[in-house]
Amino acid sequence: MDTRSKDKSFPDKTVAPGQAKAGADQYALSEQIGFFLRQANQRHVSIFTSLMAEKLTTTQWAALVKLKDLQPCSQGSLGRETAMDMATIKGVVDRLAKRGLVNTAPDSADARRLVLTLTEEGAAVIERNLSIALEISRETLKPLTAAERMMLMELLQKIC
Amino acid sequence: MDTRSKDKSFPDKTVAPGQAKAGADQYALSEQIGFFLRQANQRHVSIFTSLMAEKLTTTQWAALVKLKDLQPCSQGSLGRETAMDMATIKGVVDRLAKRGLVNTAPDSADARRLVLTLTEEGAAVIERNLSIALEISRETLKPLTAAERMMLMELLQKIC
DNA sequence: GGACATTAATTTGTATGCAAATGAAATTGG
DNA sequence: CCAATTTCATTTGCATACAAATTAATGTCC
Repeated sequence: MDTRSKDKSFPDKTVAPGQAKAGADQYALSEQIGFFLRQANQRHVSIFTSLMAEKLTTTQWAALVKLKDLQPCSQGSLGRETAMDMATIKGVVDRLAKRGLVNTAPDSADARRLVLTLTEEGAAVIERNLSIALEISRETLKPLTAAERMMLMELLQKIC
Repeated sequence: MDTRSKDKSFPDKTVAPGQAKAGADQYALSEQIGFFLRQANQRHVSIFTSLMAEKLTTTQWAALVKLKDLQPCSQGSLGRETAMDMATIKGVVDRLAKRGLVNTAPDSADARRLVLTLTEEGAAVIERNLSIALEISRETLKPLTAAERMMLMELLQKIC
């Protein structure tokens, strides 16, 4: 019985083993970590979008939830805590502010800083959607056993 | 010995266990799978950008490599194979075509279809950067042992 | 063959995500 | 105290990513 059924079979053009240069034989897109990461993230965002009732994106939700813990805090530190650069967090905060979920005000002690706080409605939005957010995480990890879920989280943390 | 050392400790406001509604105590952003996935993907893209010499993005590279296997193929099927929707793959292909890496032509058998092929330069770009692409995957997985790498790939595949 | 549904591609609009350049304010070193 | 540096925020430009609407061509069913 051939135990190599999952091997890539023999390449069309044989390459001398010692001097084999990186050939297409050795690179399958669907075996690369980057391709998996992009797809897994896409699936999660898709689940998030379909389950989150109010028109919130993953990053908007992240910013809201983190702001609840950190407030009052500057735009920059909220960005760092939510893994968004300054340009990205600015756009997210602007849209949340326009919807009345976040308050922005200049810092009286440091005129460069923009101080952010949750509005009442912002806090209410978090409260209303917390159980949905938990459901989204559960649904994303549904294909895995409890042990696998823990393992995946640990492995992802190591490569972050 | 307390085996619950990783528990979230006692919440500030005690909630009756039976009727506990989803509270902020139970939801830490930095414990959610979506946050990890977004960050891990960001780190990979960052590694890709810094190591890939020619001005190629992760999705452009994915489209090129997959097209080499599939060519000639329609824009839609290339999109499906690289996990990009029609709007996204169109933008990617347009930019690759403008750079002369991909050829586009209407399908003589089905006038709706756009048939894609690699140009000579497109094939050369793949050849020139294959070893870098492998290096990028290695670098992304560097914090993990060989066993952990395999495990991570399997777990990600399960949730894709 | 012709109404109807389906498929492929395009277009528009919104939202990340990041690099790079700019401006303004605070900090630091001499 | 002043020049150089650093920090915080903004702006611009480019590139995914996806929903929704549109157009054109193909397929299907009666």
